[in-house]
Amino acid sequence: MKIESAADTLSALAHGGRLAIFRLLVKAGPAGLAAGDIARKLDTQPNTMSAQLLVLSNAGLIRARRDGRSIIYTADFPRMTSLLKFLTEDCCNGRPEICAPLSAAAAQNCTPKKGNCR
Amino acid sequence: MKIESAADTLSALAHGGRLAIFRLLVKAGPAGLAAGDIARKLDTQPNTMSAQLLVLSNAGLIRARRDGRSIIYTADFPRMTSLLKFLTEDCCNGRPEICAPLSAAAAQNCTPKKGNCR
DNA sequence: ACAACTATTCACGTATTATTGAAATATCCA
DNA sequence: TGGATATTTCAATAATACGTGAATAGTTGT
Repeated sequence: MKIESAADTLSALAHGGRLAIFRLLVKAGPAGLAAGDIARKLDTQPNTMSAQLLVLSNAGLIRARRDGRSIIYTADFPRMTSLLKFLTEDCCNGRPEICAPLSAAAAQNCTPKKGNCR
Repeated sequence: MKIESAADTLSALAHGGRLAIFRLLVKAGPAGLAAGDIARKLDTQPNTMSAQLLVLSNAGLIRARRDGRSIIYTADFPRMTSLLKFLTEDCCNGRPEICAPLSAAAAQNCTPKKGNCR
């Protein structure tokens, strides 16, 4: 990932409301959530929500698909992975202090050993 | 880390120039770099640089100390670690697909096994 | 004290972003 | 077709962010 692309992606997440949306969609997984559901859960007006979803969508962090009258949004996992890789590689290239503890935490959270990853 | 704090920190990094500054400081390590050196390396005017450094500083991502007439900036590693932890824990709580590959990459980059981390 | 150097602060114009009411589009069902 | 539902688009406003010239503050050496 290029630095300007990373900055754009970070911009999309640099907003409390949008970060909350993204978090919700990550938890929802591939099934995703309808725009209206997200708006209700986060207590946001439909048009405001639509604008926020557009920003995340333009950044490539989420994807949209129509299902009947609803539009279902899902988190784009590879995009998030590549952002995190950019940030961690950035760090590790210079100093390991930043991502060494992260690596440990990630390993603990993400390895399928203990079954804490669905 | 709280979500609003994470959004603020992401805001500071959501800017090509500031992301470049932070990257430079990470690579510089604890020795840090003087404001003027950063400005020259990134071809930015001193007052613009000062404003960008202030944003990063307010976000807690960098620290300043005076050394003679220069002001030396250093990356705040723990702050970056906690941001990355927020992002990855966020992801892992729901789905491991995002940070599983990250975890592997981080482990490869950061473990002192191969000596590729100074 | 003075001049040179380093960096910040201030004030200002411009540009971008965020939110909202109102209107428009798309879908479903009767 | 017509009405209800779900979401987006448009237009306008308010708020925030960005970069810059000019002025200011701290430090060093003479």
